[in-house]
Amino acid sequence: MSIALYDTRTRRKRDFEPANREEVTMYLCGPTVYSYAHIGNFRPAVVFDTLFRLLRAEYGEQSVVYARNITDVDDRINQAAAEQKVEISVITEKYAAIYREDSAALNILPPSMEPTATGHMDEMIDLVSRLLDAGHAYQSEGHVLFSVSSFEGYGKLSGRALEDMRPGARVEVASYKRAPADFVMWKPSGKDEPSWDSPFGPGRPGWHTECSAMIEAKLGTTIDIHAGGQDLIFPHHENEIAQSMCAHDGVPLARFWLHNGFLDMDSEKMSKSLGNVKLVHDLLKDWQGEVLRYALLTGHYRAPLDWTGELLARSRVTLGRYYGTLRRLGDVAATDEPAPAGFIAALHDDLNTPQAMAKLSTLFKAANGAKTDADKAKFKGQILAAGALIGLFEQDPESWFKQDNNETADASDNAHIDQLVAARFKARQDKNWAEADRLREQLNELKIIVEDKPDGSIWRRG
RNA sequence: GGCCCUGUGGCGGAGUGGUGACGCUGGGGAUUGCAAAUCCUCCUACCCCGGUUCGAUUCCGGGCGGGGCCUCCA
Repeated sequence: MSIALYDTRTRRKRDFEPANREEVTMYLCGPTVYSYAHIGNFRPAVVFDTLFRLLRAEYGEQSVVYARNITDVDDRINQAAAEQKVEISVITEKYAAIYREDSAALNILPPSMEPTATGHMDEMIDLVSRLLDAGHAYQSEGHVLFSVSSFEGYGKLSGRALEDMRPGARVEVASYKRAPADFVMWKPSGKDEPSWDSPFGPGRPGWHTECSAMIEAKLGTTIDIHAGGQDLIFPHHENEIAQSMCAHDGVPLARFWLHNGFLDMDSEKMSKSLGNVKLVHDLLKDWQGEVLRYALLTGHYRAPLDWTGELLARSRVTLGRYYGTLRRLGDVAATDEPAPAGFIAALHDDLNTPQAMAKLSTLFKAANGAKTDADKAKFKGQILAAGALIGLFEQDPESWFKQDNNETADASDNAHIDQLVAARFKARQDKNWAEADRLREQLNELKIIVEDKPDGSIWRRG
C-alpha cells in the first residue's frame, strides 16, 4: 500500500511516489544552534524521524537520503558569542552536540547528513551570484536582496498574494528594500561580527539562502519531501522556493511540502515572555526520553498538541504497561514478523500516529492474552517491528522499570530494593503474611510497586 | 484587514452518510493470603442554526468559539 502525505502546496493528501525509488530525498529545516532546544523544536525532529523510518522500511534503508541541516550562522548566535566573548564556533559546536544528545534521548535516528551553513559558504555565494546575474536579485546599501516581483510563483505555497500582505505589519520595512517583501540573501557584517568575503562585499548570508544552496549541493534540484514547522511556510519556505526555482529555470524545489503543527504549553502559546518554554534538556531530568517521544506522537503531527504534565504522566503509564508486557515476554524469542497491517496502514495514511497507537493498544492486548509460546513469539515480533517504525520499545524492559525517571534511581537503590523484595518473597513462601505485609509497606514508602509471581516477585517504580 | 488550520464523551484523541476506534479516569466482576499485573464488563460525545438526504457527528451554507501566519520563530 502506498504512503499518502498531506502536501501544503496543493492542500490535499496525495499518494506519495518518489521520483526515484533508489534515492528518496528528504530535507528538514533543523535547529539554529545558539542555545538549548525546546520541546517544540523536537516535534518536527520526532515526527519526521518517524517518516524517515517509514520510508526506510518502504524503500530500503540505503534508498532514503535524509538531510537535516544545522544553522550555524545567525544573529542570535552572534549575540550569544559576543556576550560570552567567544568565537561563534564555540557556541555552535556546544549546542549542536547538545542537540544531538537530546535527539538520541528521544530515539531520533541520526539523519543521513547534517549540512551546515558555514560548510556551504561557497555554494551560497555561488547561488546569490547566479540570481544577481539573472536579474532576480539586486544590490542595495551593501545588501543583496531577492526581488520577489521577479518570481511570478511567489506566494503559491502559503496561498497568499503579495497585495494581501500588510507591509510592515510586524516589522518596519528596511530602507534598502525596493519592495517590502524582498528578502535579504546577503548582508554586510558589523565590525565584530563574523564575516565572509564575497563578490558583493564582506558579510554573511541571510537565513533562507542556506537551505536552497545546501539542497542543491547535497540532494539535487528537486527533492521528494521538504519538511518543517508550520511557521516556516511563510516566509522561509516561500523564499527558498523563489530562490531555487529562479536558479533552476522554474524546476520545482520539492514535490511534497510537509509542515507540523505547534505545541501549546498548558493550552497557551509557548513563548519566552510567558516563561513557559520547556527545554528538552530539562524535561529529560524528570522523564525518560521515550516518554517525551511517545507524548509527541499521541497527537496527529499537523494538529496542535497541548503539552501538559498530564500528557506526560499518561504517556509514562501507558509505556509502563507496554514494557510490562515485554517484560513478561522476556524469555520468549521474538519471531521475525512484520508490524500489523492496520498499524502500517495508519502510518501510511499521512502518518496517523494516534490511529497507529490505537492499533498498538489492541496488539498489546492480544499479546497479554497469548497462551502458547508460538503466539507469544509472534506477538512479540509484531510489537518490536511496530516499535521500530515509530522509535519505541527499543530498550530493555528491565532497565525501563529500574531507571524509570528521576535521579533517585541509582544502582545502590536498586540493590536495596532487590533485597527487600527477595526477603518479602521468602516471607510469603513461609506464609508469614505479617512479615510480608510489613515489607510491602516499607516498599510502598519507597514508591515501589511489587508484583508477585509464582517464581518470584518483580517490581517497578510507581 | 488578508490567508491557513481547528471545534468529538470527565480527559486525551482517531474516524465515519446508517451497527457510538483506542487510551486514561470512574463503577462492577474474575483472579490474588492481601496486592499488583492481566482479563471481562458498564457509564458519558460529535459547538450552534439552516440546507441536501429515507437517514448527518460525517456533505453544503451561515454563525459562534479556539489557534497560527502576514518577513525573529518548530
